[in-house]
Amino acid sequence: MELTDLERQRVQKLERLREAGIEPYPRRVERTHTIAAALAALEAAEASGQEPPPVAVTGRLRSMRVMGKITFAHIEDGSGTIQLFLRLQNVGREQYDRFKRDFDLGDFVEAHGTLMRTRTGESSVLVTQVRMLAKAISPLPVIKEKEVNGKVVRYTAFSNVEERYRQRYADLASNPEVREIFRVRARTLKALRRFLDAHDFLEVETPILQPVYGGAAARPFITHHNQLHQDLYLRIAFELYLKRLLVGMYDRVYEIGHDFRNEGVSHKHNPEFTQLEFYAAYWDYNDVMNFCERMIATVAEEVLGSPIIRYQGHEIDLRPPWRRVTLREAARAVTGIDYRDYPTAESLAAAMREKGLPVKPGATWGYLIDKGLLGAVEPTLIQPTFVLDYPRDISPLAKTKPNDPTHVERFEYFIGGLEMGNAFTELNDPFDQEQRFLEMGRLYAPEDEETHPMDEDYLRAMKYGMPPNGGFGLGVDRLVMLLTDQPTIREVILFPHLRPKD
RNA sequence: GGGCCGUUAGCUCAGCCUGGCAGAGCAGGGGCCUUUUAAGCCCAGGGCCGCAGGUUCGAAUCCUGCACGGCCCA
Repeated sequence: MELTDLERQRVQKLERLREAGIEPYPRRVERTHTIAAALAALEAAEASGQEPPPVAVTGRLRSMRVMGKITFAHIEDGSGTIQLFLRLQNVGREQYDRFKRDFDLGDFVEAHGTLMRTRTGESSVLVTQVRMLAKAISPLPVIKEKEVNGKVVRYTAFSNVEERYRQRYADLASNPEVREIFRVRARTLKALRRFLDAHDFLEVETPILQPVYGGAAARPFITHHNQLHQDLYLRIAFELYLKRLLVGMYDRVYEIGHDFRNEGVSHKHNPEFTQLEFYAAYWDYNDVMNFCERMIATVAEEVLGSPIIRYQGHEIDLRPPWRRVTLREAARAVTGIDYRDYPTAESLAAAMREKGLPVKPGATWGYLIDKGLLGAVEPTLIQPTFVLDYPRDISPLAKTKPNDPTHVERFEYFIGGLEMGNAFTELNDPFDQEQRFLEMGRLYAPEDEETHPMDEDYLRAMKYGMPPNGGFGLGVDRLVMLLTDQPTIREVILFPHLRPKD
């Protein structure tokens, strides 16, 4: 282990502790109260006029102010922060000097004593005994705060974005607001599950390693099973497995888990991300829309206390009903282009170039509409919006519109300028489905991300009869971005993907 | 993939334009201090200036390449 000068100093302190017969990493802890419980116990004692009880609290040393024969320190555990008040006359010379000399910010300690208030009124533990629980060798970034007119001013922080992600443990340890993001994330997942469970959905788990990938337009990660001599793909979607379960007579299923897409990394994309998909028999995409807006509003209310949220300076009202607009209308309103006037990729690309919109060379008609036109619309969709009715040739798993074979019953929904997810009235005609798969194979080059390999087993399942159903996907990370007001997906993923540094 | 910006002490940053001894605050070390809370005061430390090359008498500073990250675009 290579050590910096500061780390070497701390190792010396550790050795001094050992020489004095003190184990710097003891096995047992004698905590009587969490810090929150200790603070509550003090208030309860004061309210009832009783003597505060003796406590033993534990936590990480956050600050230390040595003032001659007394020392103030703060410790923090998962529940809160409390001040320690050490006096030479209470703890004795040996222990007092050891605390001053061999204890550092960042160490985990255990403090025994009685609860009290200092002259300034701060809840404190008047310490009789303090013990090392775990010596920290590497110094954490020190954060100093001050209250000015009720606002907390922070003087330094651990703010280097790259190092915060690479050493998330240090980020979490020193930045409480980062810890809060992942608490909101956990509450969001629970609220989603609660809502789905309450509506008779069954949570299931389907394969992450798949012999054939499908269900989305994305390139996969490829891996290999050594014993079986078989290439496998990390799933890019759950869709095809979940719909097999409808054939198997589960009416409503959902899965929350990770998808893996071998594509670029951006403020909205991580190669590994959390997806929610559900499928409900006997629903169409209108039912899914009605359910979606209720679910998101309910989750926001449960997680944040209100369905009206703030995201990147916008006030967003998640209460139903959400705006519904066709893709054609939305694209025409923002770009001035009605794509039905341009029925070929060439004519549409020309029209888009004329409007100054970026055009990817060789892009298909559907791709131009999806990435080009909708891409221009997306940032304008701040309030929750369902964008309806997509071209059939970019939607191989969705049922066509009743009076329009060129479009399907599909929607994507947008909040805060972010695409949150995708849903459709699911195609359940095995012959139509086979035809769509064959067309995908013809229209797109093998290297294209839109290619779907033929999943014969999925067709076989559908031949047994699949109930009409509505399906739904949600980018959970993006929902968490929304609920925590974070501009990048990396802030809501504990360990986001980064290149190796060396 | 392209453009712009960044990388200097454990942390947060100055210094770079206009080349000339490597700086500050916090943290750490030594000392003073019995109600502090960004505690205060005194003293002394701490650097592969991202990496590699070039220009120059001399490079943290100018030039080129590379790595990693950020923002924007694709």
